Amino acid sequence: MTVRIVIVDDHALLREVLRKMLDREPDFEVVGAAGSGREALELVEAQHPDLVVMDLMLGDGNGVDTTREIVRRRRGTKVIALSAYSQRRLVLAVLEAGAAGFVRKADSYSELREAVRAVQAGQKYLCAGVTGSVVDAHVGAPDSAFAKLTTRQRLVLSEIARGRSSGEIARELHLSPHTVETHRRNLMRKLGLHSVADLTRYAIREGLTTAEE
Amino acid sequence: MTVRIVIVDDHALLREVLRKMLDREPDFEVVGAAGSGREALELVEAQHPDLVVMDLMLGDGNGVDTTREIVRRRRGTKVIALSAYSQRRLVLAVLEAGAAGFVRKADSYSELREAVRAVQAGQKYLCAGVTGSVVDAHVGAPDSAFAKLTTRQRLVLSEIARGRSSGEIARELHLSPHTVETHRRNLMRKLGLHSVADLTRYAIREGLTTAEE
DNA sequence: CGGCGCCTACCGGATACCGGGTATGCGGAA
DNA sequence: TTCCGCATACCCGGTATCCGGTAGGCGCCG
Repeated sequence: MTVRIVIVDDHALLREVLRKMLDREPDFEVVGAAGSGREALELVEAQHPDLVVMDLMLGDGNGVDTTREIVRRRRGTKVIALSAYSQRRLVLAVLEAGAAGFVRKADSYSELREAVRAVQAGQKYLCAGVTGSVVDAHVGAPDSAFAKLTTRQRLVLSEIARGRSSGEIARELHLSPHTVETHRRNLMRKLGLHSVADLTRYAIREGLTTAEE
Repeated sequence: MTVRIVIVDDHALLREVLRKMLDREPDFEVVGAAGSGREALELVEAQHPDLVVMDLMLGDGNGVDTTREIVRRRRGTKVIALSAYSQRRLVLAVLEAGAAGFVRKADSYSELREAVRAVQAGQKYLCAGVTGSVVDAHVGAPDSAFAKLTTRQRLVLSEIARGRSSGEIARELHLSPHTVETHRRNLMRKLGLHSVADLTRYAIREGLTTAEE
């Protein structure tokens, strides 16, 4: 029985060459390829693949949310994350979103192939480079500081990182500057950060804002 | 006559699948693949390829310097940059380093194939998405603000973006805090920026620092 | 019902930042 | 020799930040 596969990656080059390689396996059949999360969802609805190979850095958003949505809509479709990045947060996020496997773009083609087969057989699959992150999470490593911030704190943080002063943020949110200062103080205390530069870099790391203009 | 090709990319997956695809072209022969700039240099010395397909974001440094070195050592070896990123600065940098072509990972496999053939025929090749950047540079678009900063200004900027105060920077550099403040003021004026958050994001964009801890 | 966390708002003091200016010495180029 | 840019250093005033604290209202959970 062949495995019906969908490939999702924003790089056309990789989609093409990967599709051709996977199609050559006797037990694989690539039924489609998508370059964005939205396209991926449409393709999965149309083709009902057994498995999706999902890049996580998609142009229209991260593949984590797309993974969650695919898994929610179709219990029979499994997702393997395929990513150039393997930070702990990202790995955990996509696994928690329901992915059944994680392979890095730094890994070999044969590892991806093995992952496809393992996941199709009902196993979970992690490449060697990310297993540690998952174990750490399981044994109780501290939660992401990000999850610790309240809604207002995250909002204030993202505004600070964009270059706004407490006074400007207060005006935008129709609050007192004192209130913004308290949120600021509290979030800095939680995160152990001490300057606007620290906050800005943290917000960029956590995806609350970007370095772009 | 076949074109002898070396592939340089830090992602093993892409190296493998791309190698197999290029090898199937009747006029191409992939004589090696490398995952780092250092490996690439060694491979080029050993194999004397006609052409190198060079990723720009390599683990041991950017491919721009490797490109420059390859072109310097072997006039007969041409380089095509293959990158996930196509910011104007990067494109110009690698062309100025001596690359004869630029293709994005977002482009199709056929475009890469066409680029290989064109460059081998002695032409320069730019994918459609980056031609504009090159033209802009040629007709005198404003220099990068980055190039406008003096050595001291860049250093002060990177320290600010890492979270240090003017006082701390002064101590590190054995300068007066007044001096640091003047550098700061001058560079902010040049760049049209008005806050530490602005400076931090700018420094990250320009590669003076990263968002990592 | 009580406790807790979040959101809101306030106070004070010290430090840092922002933006304006000035000045001198040095080295390189015209 | 002169001019210019860079690096260095200083001054001033106003605003923002950082860090400490306090307090009340609201909603949720046990």
